Amino acid sequence: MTQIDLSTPKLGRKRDHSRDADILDAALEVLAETGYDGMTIDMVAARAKAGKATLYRRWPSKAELVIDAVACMKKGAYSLEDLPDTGTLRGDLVALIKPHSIVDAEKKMKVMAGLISMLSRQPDLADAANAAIIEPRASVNRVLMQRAIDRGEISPESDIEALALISPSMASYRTLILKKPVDREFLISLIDGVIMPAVGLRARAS
Amino acid sequence: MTQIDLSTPKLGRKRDHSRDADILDAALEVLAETGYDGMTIDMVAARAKAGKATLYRRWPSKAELVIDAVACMKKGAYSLEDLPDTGTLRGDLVALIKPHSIVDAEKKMKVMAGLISMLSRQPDLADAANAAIIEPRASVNRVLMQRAIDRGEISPESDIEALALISPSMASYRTLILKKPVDREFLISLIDGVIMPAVGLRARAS
DNA sequence: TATATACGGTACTGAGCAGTTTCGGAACTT
DNA sequence: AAGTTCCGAAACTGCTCAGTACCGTATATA
Repeated sequence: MTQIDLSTPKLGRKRDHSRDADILDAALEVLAETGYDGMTIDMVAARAKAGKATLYRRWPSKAELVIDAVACMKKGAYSLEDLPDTGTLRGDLVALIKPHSIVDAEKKMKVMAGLISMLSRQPDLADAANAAIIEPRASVNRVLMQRAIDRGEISPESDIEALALISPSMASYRTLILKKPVDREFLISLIDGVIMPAVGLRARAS
Repeated sequence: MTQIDLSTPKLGRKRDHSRDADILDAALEVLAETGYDGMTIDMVAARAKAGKATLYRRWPSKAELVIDAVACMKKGAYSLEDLPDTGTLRGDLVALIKPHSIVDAEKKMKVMAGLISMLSRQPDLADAANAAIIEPRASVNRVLMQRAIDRGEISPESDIEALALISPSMASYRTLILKKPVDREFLISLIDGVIMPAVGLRARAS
């Protein structure tokens, strides 16, 4: 998005943009492991098996590289089309809990942890992080709950906006601050102990 | 807690420990404004109108100073004795929302934001931060909900443990990631849109 | 083939900062 | 008063790191 591209590269060797993804992935890894301030350009270059100069040929600064890396995380999120549709809200919510999605969410949360300190200094990064990490999950919850309203399973008065944010925010709190794992058990207890009661359903309603 | 104090200071000028609080407060301010990595000892010393050497005479390192500063935040928290007792759960929860407590919580959250990146490197800091910032509020919620169960207002099956964490975690999510204010309106909507429905009460109850 | 550009690698520059030292003065003990 | 320790201020040391410059090599155009 914020790549360097100042005019007329006609002659000579062309930039190998297929490496961009490797570099951005390496940046995300280092970001998750050390945080923004602990992350160095040399670490990222080494991880991507690239030269430091190569990174600076493509991004003007460390900050821009990180912003691009975070924005790129957005890909691979849930597509709103192929969501589970089990017929019940609880069934849908539980169906979202898959080993793959747990690991993916954990990775994203570690990236988020590394970004927090930057968010107040770079407001656009806050937007990018929210759009890439939190919003996709909240959005899925909103859709599933709206479906439940449409089919008459839960009250249309339910505060979808607030309820959709519960699992992302509880998960981020648990990862960022408590440093405890967000596992299947925790997510189920959230569904049965908070979400289901809040929409007026009992847990056993499959 | 981790202060320097190696033996036998008998003669000469005595260390003025009344300044400790000023220095720790200054550290918290800088921490909230710039985050751990952006914070420098010189900033803290200047803010506290103290010499840098004075800080190093009292704490062995920047990390120890911060740990002490965070631990000191714990004071000033709610005492579990003088909690509101309005007779209804909603009344109690709403009574907790006072201008003072909002400002106080906001300040603490900004400190937390500055600490996040450190928490994985310093596990004891994670405990201190949780004990000083999150736990006091969660603890209050637990007590109020337990009272509601005891007086038969809500079901004893309510998942107090999870519900007590909702407002702290939603507030931290909102501050740390969304960068939106945690104001009275938001807290009320949390009570009426999530907590009350989840314990089986309607919002208008008191 | 000649020219131009990207590549990985390494060395360099300049700034910022944790932590130390030094100093003149102030405060306490005897 | 003499001796001791603390104080704030400022200079200093050593290291890390963002960003730049340069190298020999690889790959593209003409």
